[in-house]
Amino acid sequence: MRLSHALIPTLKQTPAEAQIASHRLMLRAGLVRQTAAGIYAWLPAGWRVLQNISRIVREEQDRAGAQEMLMPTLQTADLWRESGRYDAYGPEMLRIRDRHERDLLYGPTNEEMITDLARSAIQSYRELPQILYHIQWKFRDEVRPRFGVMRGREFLMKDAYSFDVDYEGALVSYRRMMLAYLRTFQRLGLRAIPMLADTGPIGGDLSHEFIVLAPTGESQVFYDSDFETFDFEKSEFRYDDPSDLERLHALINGYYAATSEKHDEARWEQVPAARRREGRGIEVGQIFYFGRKYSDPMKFGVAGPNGTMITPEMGSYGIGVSRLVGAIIEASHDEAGIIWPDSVAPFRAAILNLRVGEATCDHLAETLYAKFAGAALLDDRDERAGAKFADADLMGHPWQIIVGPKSAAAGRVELKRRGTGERFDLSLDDALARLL
RNA sequence: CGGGGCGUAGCUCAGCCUGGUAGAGCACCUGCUUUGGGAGCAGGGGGCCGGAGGUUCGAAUCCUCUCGCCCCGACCA
Repeated sequence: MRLSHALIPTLKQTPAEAQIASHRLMLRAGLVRQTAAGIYAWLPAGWRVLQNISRIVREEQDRAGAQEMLMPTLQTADLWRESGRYDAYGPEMLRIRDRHERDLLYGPTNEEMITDLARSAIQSYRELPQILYHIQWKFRDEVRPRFGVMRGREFLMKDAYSFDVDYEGALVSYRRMMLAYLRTFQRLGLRAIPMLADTGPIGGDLSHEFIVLAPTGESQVFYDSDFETFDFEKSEFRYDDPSDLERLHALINGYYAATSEKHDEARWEQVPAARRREGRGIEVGQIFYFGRKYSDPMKFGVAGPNGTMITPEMGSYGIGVSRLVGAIIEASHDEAGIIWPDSVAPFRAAILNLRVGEATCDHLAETLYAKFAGAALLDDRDERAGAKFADADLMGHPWQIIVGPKSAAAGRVELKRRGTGERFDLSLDDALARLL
């Protein structure tokens, strides 16, 4: 993308409404614009980030054996009356009436709909287990939206739902998602710690929430510092081995980690003092086992092996995809701007042509740009060097490739690593070899 | 939902108390100079002062109503 023709409206000054770092930086870096309270438009660079996160989430869900699908944003009220949640959910649910006076709602979550789909399509225990997911916009009419996309009313969520014939199976599904989540957050460059959680309005008795550590987080958290050392991406845990998954679950539950609501002072005291960590955190995902909470009232039964009906055991598993954008920035920024992890950055590199119009610089910058095939942002604006450096730092590209008149004459460029500030003076070929 | 605050140019804000030709900085456009950390000079464009009523000869300014947004608290992917 060429910055001279891209809609990436960076701001020098911070808009008055933004209080926390991620919100300020998302607006200043031109990722989003607010269109109403808690509702945001994703501009080109922000949309690329959202897609990168979605891609990683999708890859890990698929690896765990979940199947992607897509459910509608609008749902009929009747479905929710069946589960009893139409009245229970309260004013957070956006209720809509169509021209025929039928009650609809903009989905805040999809347990009812997926259960309805499952009961009409699944007839036999042989078709289980199933894990289905989609990445879809949700709406929850929060009383007080704030913190930009971290606490918006409309948000993008990955929600998965599992169906199993019995509790043992449901536990396996639950643990599969646990492993998928640990891997996903790690790939996103985050340290997300699973903590035992309340099950809330969704119900059930087995739940973990995944908390990213950040000073501006909404929850107070306590955890064992050993969580900081686990590497789940390279771990030997296998999805298709229930005993591996059981070991993982035991490992996670074996170390102390809790939000203030679930904090247990007695257990906390048993953690060696040197390993006790306290801080603030942002919830970026939660997994639930809730048994037959929906399959029962919605009469979802499948034929069992001996011909009698079985009511499937269910779980649901959410990741706040759009919230993650804010959470990642909260966890990774400095005075100058965002520091994107490589995996989610809107552009792998920014090519800063410091002297647009000068033949050697232009040629070098264009040559580099072509090699990246769309993965790089070319700053070809007629701006001074300082403005380009400032914007590149603000936007947080993992790498800056600086094409200046001095080095360009010698066919060399300067590479700057945003996260560390390291600089490398390299030939064009060496620079490309390093980044591609 | 309780409490507080703010709506004036794309952004940050002044002007309002004490009514009288709508402002500044940044951004934008033109030109010249400049060119490795948000340049300088000159010229220029851009506003139904959130909206509706009212008071007044006259309203950004005073009054009433309304809409929107933000912050603190109680609640949440």
